Amino acid sequence: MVWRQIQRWVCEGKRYVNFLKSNHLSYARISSLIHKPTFKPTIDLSILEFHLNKCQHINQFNQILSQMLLTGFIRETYAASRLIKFSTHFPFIHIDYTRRIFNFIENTNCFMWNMMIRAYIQTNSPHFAFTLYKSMLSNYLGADNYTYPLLIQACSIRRSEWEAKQVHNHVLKLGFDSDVYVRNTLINCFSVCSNMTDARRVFDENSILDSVSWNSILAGYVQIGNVEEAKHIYHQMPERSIIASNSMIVLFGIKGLVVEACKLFDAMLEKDMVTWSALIACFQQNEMFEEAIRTFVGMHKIGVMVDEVVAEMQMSGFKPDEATLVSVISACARLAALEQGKWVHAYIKKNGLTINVILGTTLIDMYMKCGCVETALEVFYGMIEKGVSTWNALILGLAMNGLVESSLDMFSNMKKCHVTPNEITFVGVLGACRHMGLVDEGQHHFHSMIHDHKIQPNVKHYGCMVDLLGRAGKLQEAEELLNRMPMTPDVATWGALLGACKKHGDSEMGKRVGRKLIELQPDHDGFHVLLSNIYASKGKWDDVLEIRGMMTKHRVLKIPGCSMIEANGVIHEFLAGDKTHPNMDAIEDMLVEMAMKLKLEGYTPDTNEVLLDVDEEEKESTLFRHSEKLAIAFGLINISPPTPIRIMKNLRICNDCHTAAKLISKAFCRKIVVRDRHRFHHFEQGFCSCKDYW
DNA sequence: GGGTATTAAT
Repeated sequence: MVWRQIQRWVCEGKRYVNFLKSNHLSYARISSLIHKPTFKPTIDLSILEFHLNKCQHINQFNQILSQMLLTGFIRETYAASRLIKFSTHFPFIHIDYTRRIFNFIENTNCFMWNMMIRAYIQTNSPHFAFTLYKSMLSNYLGADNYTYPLLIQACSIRRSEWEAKQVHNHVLKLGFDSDVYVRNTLINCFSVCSNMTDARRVFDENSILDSVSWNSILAGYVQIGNVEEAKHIYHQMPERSIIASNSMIVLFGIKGLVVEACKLFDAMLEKDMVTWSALIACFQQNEMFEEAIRTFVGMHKIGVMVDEVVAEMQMSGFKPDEATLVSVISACARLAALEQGKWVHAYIKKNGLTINVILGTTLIDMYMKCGCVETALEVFYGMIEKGVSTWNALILGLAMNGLVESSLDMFSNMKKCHVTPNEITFVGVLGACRHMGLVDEGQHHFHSMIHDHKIQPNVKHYGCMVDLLGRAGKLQEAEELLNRMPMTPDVATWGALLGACKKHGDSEMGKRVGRKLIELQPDHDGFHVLLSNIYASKGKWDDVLEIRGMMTKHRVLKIPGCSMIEANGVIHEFLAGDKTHPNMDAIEDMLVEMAMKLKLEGYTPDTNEVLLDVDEEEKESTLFRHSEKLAIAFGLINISPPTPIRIMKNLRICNDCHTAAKLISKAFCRKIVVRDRHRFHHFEQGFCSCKDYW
């Protein structure tokens, strides 16, 4: 009987569907319907619920709705509650439509209001939660203990500490502070707003706490980076979840407490994906790239067998996901470990992982930093979704590799694709101009950045401009700009000017700038060396000695030049003057051969660069033991053509090595790629991609 | 009938 009745309703409802749609539930029409004489329905609520649950389409919902309006069944508070509940749960019903239905309901109760508040929060309109709350109160309906967690959640989303405090006052006045949900959402909300004083106040009131309370307060301390309190909470927690431990690893990582992160990692009995990823990220962020890669390698038992990590990981058997790989690839990029990076790329393909925006961007960055422009471009064109960072990696990468024109072209393409450039984009664009000495173009972009894109230049942008002007020989303008910048110039900017003085032989300005720099950062090795080189190039050995004396006094150690080269998946390191490599004999022979061929190509050593006050012959031999020359010799022996010899150097390549590398590329018919501190040099057939402007 | 928190990456 009942079944038939509701089925009949549903059928008849069809007639009203169009009516409802075309009239947008006009109030007059609907109230006339509602005020029709009604028959008292004796429908079981569970049957209504059953039919609501079956709704797949707005029309079906409307059939039920119209019957409820028609018969007055909507006046039953419980029936109306069900209707609102379902209406807010159906993805195909717009919140405004639900709101209109809600407005017709005369006998609302707390439950319905709460459902509406929840619906607004879930549709990204948390501010309506407060509007509703206010009208709720003005309708003489008291809020209940279910209302407050919702309101507080709305505060969290809006990061509105001020609103949270007001809600908190209401909570205290009405005595809802004993409800654990209310307390937890309050703790979380204050934590999210970084207001740990109030979060802690709620937490410390002697009342029942559960794991949510503990996790929320911990998350708060992790977020503001308070290691002490976080540790304290973590140790006192009645039950430590994996998530809590993972958060601690992350916190240690950010704070550079690698040892503590490792300790905690080792102590964890249960680990998950995030645990491993967080540890790898921790190594990566703290410049421990070898460890990052090693951890990853151990993680799924591949490649070279490495130490104790493997044993443990073999038991764990986690498969790395996209987030893990991002950290690993970043580490490869920093090490210029191309082979390892390629391996990871192949791993991604083999395991069918998606190259998402972040992963793709990281891959581009890695290939660019390894000097593999083509592969980087392949990745770029293969990506479906590209973000600003993706374009930035491309623009910066191309510029770094000396492809300045392509870099600037990509900048135009980016704008054509309606991607809004950001600060970093302009670091890339200005950097590109700097690499080729495009003064006018650089100034144009600098201007456009401020006026067209409304981006205030930061210290890096100014640094670029000072460098651009300085290198181009416009020393006066560079110094003026440096004095004019609205912020205090950083050491790098002064350094750029000093470099320019050195390059253009302005020893007067050089001395001024150099002394200023040493004053600013007495323990920096590069500036002492540069200034001392300026004096040395003028033959002023007394001044050189003075600088050396200052270095001793300030305990400045000259960071030795170091070059790395990867052969057969192993990274070899050479220091200047190094004689410790196991293949030293072969390398010595190759050095002799190199010297011979170079002489034939007309090479004369550029001894200006040598800091020491020694005779020419000794200078020459010092020059010939620069780390990049050792690495090149090693590469010539161990890497067979046509594979390029790829070298990474910690400092900038010196003039002499640059000339030598060009000639070697010709004499030995080899491609040589050197990544120095700033950029790439692709040597081929006697020329360098930087066109000798660097 | 309905309400809370939580971890990894460019």
